[in-house]
Amino acid sequence: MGRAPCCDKDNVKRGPWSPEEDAKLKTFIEKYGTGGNWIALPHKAGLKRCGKSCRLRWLNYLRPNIKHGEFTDDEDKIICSLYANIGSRWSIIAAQLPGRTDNDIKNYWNTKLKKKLLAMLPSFQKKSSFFPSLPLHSPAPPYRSDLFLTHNNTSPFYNFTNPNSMINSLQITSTTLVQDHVNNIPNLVSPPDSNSLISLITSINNTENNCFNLGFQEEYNNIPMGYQYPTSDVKEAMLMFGIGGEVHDQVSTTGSSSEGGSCLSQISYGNCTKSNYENQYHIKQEDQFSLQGFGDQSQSFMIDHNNYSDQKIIPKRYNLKNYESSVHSNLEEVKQLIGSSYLLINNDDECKTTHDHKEICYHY
DNA sequence: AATAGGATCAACCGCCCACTA
DNA sequence: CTAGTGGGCGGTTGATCCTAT
Repeated sequence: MGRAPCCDKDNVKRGPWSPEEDAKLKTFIEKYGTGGNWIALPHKAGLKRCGKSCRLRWLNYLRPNIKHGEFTDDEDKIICSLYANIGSRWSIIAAQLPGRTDNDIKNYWNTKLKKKLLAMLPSFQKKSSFFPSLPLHSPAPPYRSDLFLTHNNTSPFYNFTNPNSMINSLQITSTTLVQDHVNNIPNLVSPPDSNSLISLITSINNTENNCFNLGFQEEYNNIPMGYQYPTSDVKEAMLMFGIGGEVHDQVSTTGSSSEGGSCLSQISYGNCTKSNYENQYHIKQEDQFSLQGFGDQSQSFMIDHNNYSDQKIIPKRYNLKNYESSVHSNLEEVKQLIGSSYLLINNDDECKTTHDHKEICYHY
């Protein structure tokens, strides 16, 4: 059951707008405004156009202060940062760029910026398996890793909080399942609440079982404990990473359109060590490697992409100390990636040192 | 100069959501 | 409560321009 068309498509002009039509529309709106009714507007303005077409023409081309032409480097950064955070929410991104339209930004991203970013990546990362889609970009610098993943009982979301930052809300809008899972963690001494600090650990490359594992780490009698969850029912992309200072961050909800299960790529920001648990890679503070330009703040970066199929969530509890054995074999590649990512995303030399490192991950 | 292929971008399509009668 | 409507949005299309051969 479709909906009635907004106009009679046989009796409206389509295609490119003529200068005369532009003038008519512009004159009418400047004189009378839109009247809050785009459908009626073309008739009033003497245009044989669909109301939606008029709206689009006005918003994307005719309205005052529209900026055309080359995007600046600053605009590039903003677009990349926001895309990495919120995905293809072009209208929201456009709202941060005065004079730019969502259509402009969308076109710019699809035709230029995405390629520009890909060109900056090392070849191994360009493999199709890695990126069913971008983004790859982190938020604007400076970066800090003293962010904590916390859970608010009143919210279906987890939040990253940074106790040292004015900005402390990082909603993970696609991971309501995480809450459910944490609520069902067996033997959990005290469920995470808004004050608890739990850090995210992830696993990657579990392609054999076609699943993705996500867990949380907590201290239990001074022993770091982790929970693993096959989260193949994450239908939307999930993205988390850390920031600091004035910048806030949010999680993408951009979904993959792959059939038969989610198609996620994952970028983890922290430390990765190979665990004893098969195919599990955890991020751990003690096993960091430093990045040039980050001062004495050590960070690591890990990118992965997996395909996941539906399966039941079976939380398990593991002692993380058992996982801290060898380093991920792809670490060197990861380092290379970080290097390129760093060049890509970090123009500022300043990056304040922070005391506590926590894991920061983001996923697609 | 001709042509094919790629890049660009304005415009359209169809879906979703909020609002209203 | 429900159906109809319009606005808004993201994805896609196709005409045009550009570039390499």
